Formats: sequence, C-alpha cells, structure tokens
Amino acid sequence: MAMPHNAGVLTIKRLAEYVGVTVRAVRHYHQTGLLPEPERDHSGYRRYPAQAVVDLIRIRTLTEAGVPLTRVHELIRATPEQFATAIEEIDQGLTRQIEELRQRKLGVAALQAGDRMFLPAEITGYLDQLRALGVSERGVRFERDGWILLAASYPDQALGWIAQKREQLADPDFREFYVTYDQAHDWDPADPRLHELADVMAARLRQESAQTIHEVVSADEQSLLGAHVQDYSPAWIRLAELVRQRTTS
Amino acid sequence: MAMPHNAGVLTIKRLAEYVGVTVRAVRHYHQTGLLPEPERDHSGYRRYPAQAVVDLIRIRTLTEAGVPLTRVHELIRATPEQFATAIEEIDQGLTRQIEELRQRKLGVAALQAGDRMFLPAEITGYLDQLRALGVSERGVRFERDGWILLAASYPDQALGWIAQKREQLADPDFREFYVTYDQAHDWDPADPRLHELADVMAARLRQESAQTIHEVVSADEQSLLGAHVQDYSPAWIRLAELVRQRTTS
DNA sequence: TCAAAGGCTGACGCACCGTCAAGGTCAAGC
DNA sequence: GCTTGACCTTGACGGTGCGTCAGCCTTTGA
Repeated sequence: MAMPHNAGVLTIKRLAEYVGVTVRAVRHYHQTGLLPEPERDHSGYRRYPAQAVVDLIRIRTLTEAGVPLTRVHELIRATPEQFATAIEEIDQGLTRQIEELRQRKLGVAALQAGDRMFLPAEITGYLDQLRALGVSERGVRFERDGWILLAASYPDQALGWIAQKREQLADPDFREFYVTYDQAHDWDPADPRLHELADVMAARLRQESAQTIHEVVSADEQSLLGAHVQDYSPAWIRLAELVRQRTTS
Repeated sequence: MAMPHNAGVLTIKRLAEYVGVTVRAVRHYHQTGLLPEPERDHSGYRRYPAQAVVDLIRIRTLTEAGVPLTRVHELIRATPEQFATAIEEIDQGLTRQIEELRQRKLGVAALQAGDRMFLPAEITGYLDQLRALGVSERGVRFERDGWILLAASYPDQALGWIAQKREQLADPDFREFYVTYDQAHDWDPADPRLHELADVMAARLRQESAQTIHEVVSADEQSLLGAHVQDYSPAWIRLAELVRQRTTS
C-alpha cells in the first residue's frame, strides 16, 4: 500500500542515527536556523517528518565536504543554478584539498628524513657539496644556520647568492681555502698558519667586493650574522683580527 | 666564508613569513610553550635564531597535517622511535583522510543529481520501478517518505521489507491493483469503482497478514505513518472506510 | 513498578588562532 | 629634528561546530 506523507514520527535520536550525525548537531542546526524546528508531540519532544531526513543528509554531505554552516545556510536557500555552481566550486575545493593532503604527506615523510628536506633544494645541495669536500659537520651547521637566516631575511636574493657560492666552489683553490678555514676552527690561536690563511682571505675579500652579499647586507647585519664566533673558536677570532689588519691597512 | 651560528637576527615577521605562518600563530606557539621564547633585543622585540626556523617548520608541517597542537607538543619531546611511529600513524591518517575526501566528492556530486543518490539503492530502485509502472510522482513521493521513515525507524528490517515489496511487484495483478490505487487518489469519493477496489484490497490484506511489516510496526505507529491522508485525498479516506467495513465484519 | 533510556533547555568549554585595542619603536624622507 | 608608516609589544574578546555536563521530565521495557 502507498505510505502517505507524514507529519512526523521520528525522534531526534532516530533521525540523527539514521543520517549519521549526533543529536547535539541536529539541535545545533535548529538553533542556527539551518534545519527547521519540527512539530513537538504532546510532551514537547521533537517529531520529524521524512523531509527532515532529506534536509539533514544535504546538510551533512555539505558540512562533511568542509562547507561552513553559514555557507550551507545560504546554499539551502539558493536557486538551483546558484546551487549547481556552488557545488562545482566545492568539488574543485575538494580536489584541491586532496592535492594538499598529498603534499602534506610528503612533508610529514620528510620529517623522518631529518631536516634536509624542508629547506630549499639549493641550500641543501650546497650543504651536501660542503660535506663532500670534507667540511666538518660543525662547519656545515654554521653554514646551514647562516643561509637560513639569509634566506629568511632576503628571500629574493638568497638563492642568487647561493648560486654564486656554488660557482666559487668549482674553483679548486677556493675549495682548498675553504676546507683549511674550516679546520682552522680548532687550531691554536698562536698557530703560524693563521697568517698564511689571513693573506689568502684578505686577497679574496678584495677581489670579491663587487656584486655580492656585501652590497646588500648592511654592516650592522653582517656583524649580527657573524656574532658569537667567539663562542666557538679563539683561532677564528684571531684570524678575523689578522684579516682586519690586512684590509684596513 | 663560513657563516657562524647566530643568536638571533630574525624579527617575528620575517620568521613567520619565511616559514609561511602568521605572526599571531608564532606568538600563540610561544604562549603554549610549543616554541621557546627567543631572546629579546634592547627594545623588547623577539629576535630569532636559525634554529627557530627549523623548529617552526616542524610545527607547521605537523599542524598542516592535522595534528593537534597538544600532540605536536608531545611529539617534539618524544624519542626518535616514538616520533617515527607517530609519523607513520599520521601518514596513515592522511591516507585515510584522502580516501574520505574522495567519498565526499562523490556525495557532493550526488547532490546535483537530486535526492536519488543519497537514499539506499534498494529504495531508489523500488521507486524507479514504481515510476516505470506509471505511478504518479505524488504517489512515488508518498512511498519515498514512507520508506524513509521506515528505514530510519527499523534500519535492520526495512531492507527486507522492501525486498518483499519488490517481489510483490513481480505479480501483474498486484501491479494493476497498485496503479489503480494510485489513480484513485483523484477520484470522487462517491465513485462506484472504490467498492471494487476495496474488495481487492481487503482480500489482499487477509492474505498478506503473515510475516510482514504489520507484525513489527505497532498499531500506534501504523496510524502515525498513515496519518494526514486526509490532507490529500477524500477518495482514499472513503476507501479506507470501505476496507475497514470488509475486514472487521 | 521501577530502572534505564531518551528527551528538554541552558550553559560552559575547547582548538586555533583572527582581530581589535592601546600603545612603544625603528627607518626613512623632508 | 620631526613626522610618517611599518613593525613590535601585551591583553583580551570573538568565532566555528559542536562535546559535555547539569538538572529535570517522559517514555519504555522487564
């Protein structure tokens, strides 16, 4: 037999369970006017008609798709055309979210691999190059921190500077100088080799002056970037002194 | 030259922008102890070292993956093994979320197709069958609402009942009776054909009594389900009366 | 008949910040 | 030297989407 339209037989719990939302959520939707309040039975209980199931499933489908309730509210009163275009937008949004989640999966996986992956590839590549040359882990970490700070402070130029650096590393003389400088960290500050090294450094500084970091980064900031060297190496402090003597004279 | 480790040159804005979070978020992380407060400069501004960039990227990566801040807090102090297993869990969670989003895309797409798709396939199939028989849209809607209410009230049995109904529809006599009943909705309540129809209905009811809906659904609920017929059809009211005469006598 | 289950209306809580408010500080240009 | 606008500080309220508790009433099933 045909079962006729009905004014309301479902209790709030049956409705909620069947649709797959909580009772609290249904009441919340009533409070905000999203779902119309149904008639009450003689003891004040809400009694829902079949239409409420249909309405609630629409709401659930949209909210599960991440549509805010205020938007759902609008959509419910929208024309079919508005609704259709909105649905398309939402669908595109979901596609985008799926893509984002894939990216985040990659990001999370990178956390396992240490901190290599979440720095720009240019920086990590440069750091790998240093490691390959035999630069100490300490040295590599100094470089890493320095480049992080530079990249954060000068996002537009930092990648260019690091490209320059990598070009310099193509020069065998520079590579040798670089490794020596790294080792000097642990030398005695009185070590005579520091004078030799200071000569090389001073010469390089004179050559290099054009079109490099030094143009852009203010002296103040350079000193900030270079601060706390003394926490680590008396030899480097001595070296800096020797270089200063050579460049100011 | 090696750029040494540095106590802090980044302002909060540079840090936040480089990492891709808001300044407000960084301060929030400080408040909750998630990110250590850096040293302040002479005017009380926060000045961040490179390590803060690394820490903040870890936090961002995790929160973007949907990990709650409290959990991030735990993970930061966890052992590497705990961290690794947690990461695996998170990764699985992401995979699950991606699958859910795919499902939601299907659900949203179904909204465009009207209300067919988000009812159980058994019900929509049955409704389609009725349409194919020539049952009026009004009749189909009555059925839909009735079955929705039944399915919500008796989730375990409703699918069985509808299977029975579909078997009945295989009987050509039943089909004819059914279509006639549907049409009777618009008849004059004095139409003599109602008597004929009442005979058929009464006979069917006697036959059907075993093992059907009527066993389970209480009389009260049946009357609720059948309520408000009078809103729609005087002929159906008259018909119900005639059937009652035949079944109670 | 009596406990368990379900219903009702508030009201607070929470996660993760957004967004003022009400200032103090810094860098640059005049 | 002074102003202007960008940036920094703390503090506090707001908002979304309910979860959860309290305190009370009603229905249902054994």
